[in-house]
Amino acid sequence: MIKVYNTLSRQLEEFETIEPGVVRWYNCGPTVNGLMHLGHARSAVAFDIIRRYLEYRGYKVRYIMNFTDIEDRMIEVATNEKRSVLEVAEEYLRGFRRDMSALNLKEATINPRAMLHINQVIEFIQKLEKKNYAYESNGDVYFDVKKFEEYGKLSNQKLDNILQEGTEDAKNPNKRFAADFALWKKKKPGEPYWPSPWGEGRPGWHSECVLMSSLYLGEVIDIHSGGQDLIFPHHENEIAQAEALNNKPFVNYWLHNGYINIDKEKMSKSLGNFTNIIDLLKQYSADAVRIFIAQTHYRSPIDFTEDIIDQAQATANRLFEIFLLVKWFSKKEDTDSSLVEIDNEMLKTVEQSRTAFVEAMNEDFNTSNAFAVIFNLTKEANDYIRKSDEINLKVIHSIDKFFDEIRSVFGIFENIEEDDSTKTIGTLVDLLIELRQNFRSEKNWEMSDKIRDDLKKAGIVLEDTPKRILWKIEEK
RNA sequence: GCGGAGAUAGCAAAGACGUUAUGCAGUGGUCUGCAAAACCACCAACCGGAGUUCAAAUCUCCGUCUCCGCUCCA
Repeated sequence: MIKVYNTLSRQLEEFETIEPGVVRWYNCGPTVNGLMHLGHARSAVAFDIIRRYLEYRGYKVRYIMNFTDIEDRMIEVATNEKRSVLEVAEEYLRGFRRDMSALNLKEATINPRAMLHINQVIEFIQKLEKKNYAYESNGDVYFDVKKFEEYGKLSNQKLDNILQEGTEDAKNPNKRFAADFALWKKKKPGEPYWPSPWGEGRPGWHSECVLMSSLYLGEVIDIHSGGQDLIFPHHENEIAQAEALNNKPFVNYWLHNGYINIDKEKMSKSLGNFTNIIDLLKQYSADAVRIFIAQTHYRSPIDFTEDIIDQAQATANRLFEIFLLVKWFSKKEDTDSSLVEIDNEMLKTVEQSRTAFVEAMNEDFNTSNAFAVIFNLTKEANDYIRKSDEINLKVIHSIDKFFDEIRSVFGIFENIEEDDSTKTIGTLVDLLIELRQNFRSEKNWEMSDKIRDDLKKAGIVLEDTPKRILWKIEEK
């Protein structure tokens, strides 16, 4: 049984979907007003892993992630760069798609865009208006939070405490009450606009998320996720809109990921301390970035330092080596030997590891513990390959299968299957190893060392283990 | 002010009354012609104070500190 932490109840709950075996999931995607940064990546990777795990456990996941392509900051960017909002949106949307793919994030089932749903947003607001939850005021339309008694339940705020005077928006004279939020905004000069019953304007507080969620997944969904900073007001406002209209719970499980901090400070555009993914990937592999993110539980904050990402890269390399080694042996021809004790023990270890892995992930997706399981298994596997008298293909296939599962859940090293060039190299290296072994048996250290040194110069590292010689292509 | 999360070894990070977390680093060892790797062992920890309990990193209370949200940041 999978347990998830629900922001709404602030506790762990058993995960049960509306329709057995199917997960309806809406993830609040980015506003495309800039390049994808590490913060986006953390959220995206964290939920990507959760999604992959649910799929691993047999769920069919319908995963909707929107792109918000009309919003204040986008207008600002467009104005500054003397371009249209659409042009800005197109550029950064392409950037996001490129970076998401570089990070090996699984494609969403659908990526709806706000701008393509304006008419439905208008209809949606009209329905709220008809039910008396929204009011028009001087060309703007606001949600009347006092009408929605449960307002504040997600962020655990009392209405009295929300929006104290002082902020810009609280003073907005068009509002009846300071905490009311805009559903539709009257256009300002130079802004993009759409015609509406309330005059020309544009959508306000993410009605499109509610609308698109209902449109593509139904009125009640299993999971709605996003960064912790979206809890209030973004998701609070979504609940208000959806539940006011439909009179039933909008979302069964609210999942929120923790931030990435840089030097103990939140990474954000306003502080200017963000790292773009495209830049980070010039120095570190996508696998390292994913491991860096997965080594911390998704709800905990991560303090980003060069040291930590370096460590993640080292971990990635280490894991890759054992994964590759096992994959390499799994391609060998079966010698059909019988299982001896060390083989049976190894098989047992793999089974135990899988159980422990599932247990860890079932507990609110405890990826840290899952990694502990993986590290323990890699030790055993390393030992097995180096120390067993004969490597049994049954055992290797068992390890390889579990490693495949791990790779697919974490989305790392998925293209580990060797291409033909590696196979050719392998044949050559095996030949050289044999040659070197001859020199070694003659105690011709000069020649045997020369072969090893020359291979190293060519990027191939030999490793003499008690039972056999292993080789690998050195990471650049 | 209101609300949330947290403080665990040199660093990172799980755990939540009793039993080795784990990774990196450090120390010693096994293997080896040498090298590298791998493995084994060791090392070292629960912010401070009080309480509850046979037993407290874990529960309660009181401090101290950190981070975050509070109207368009993932």
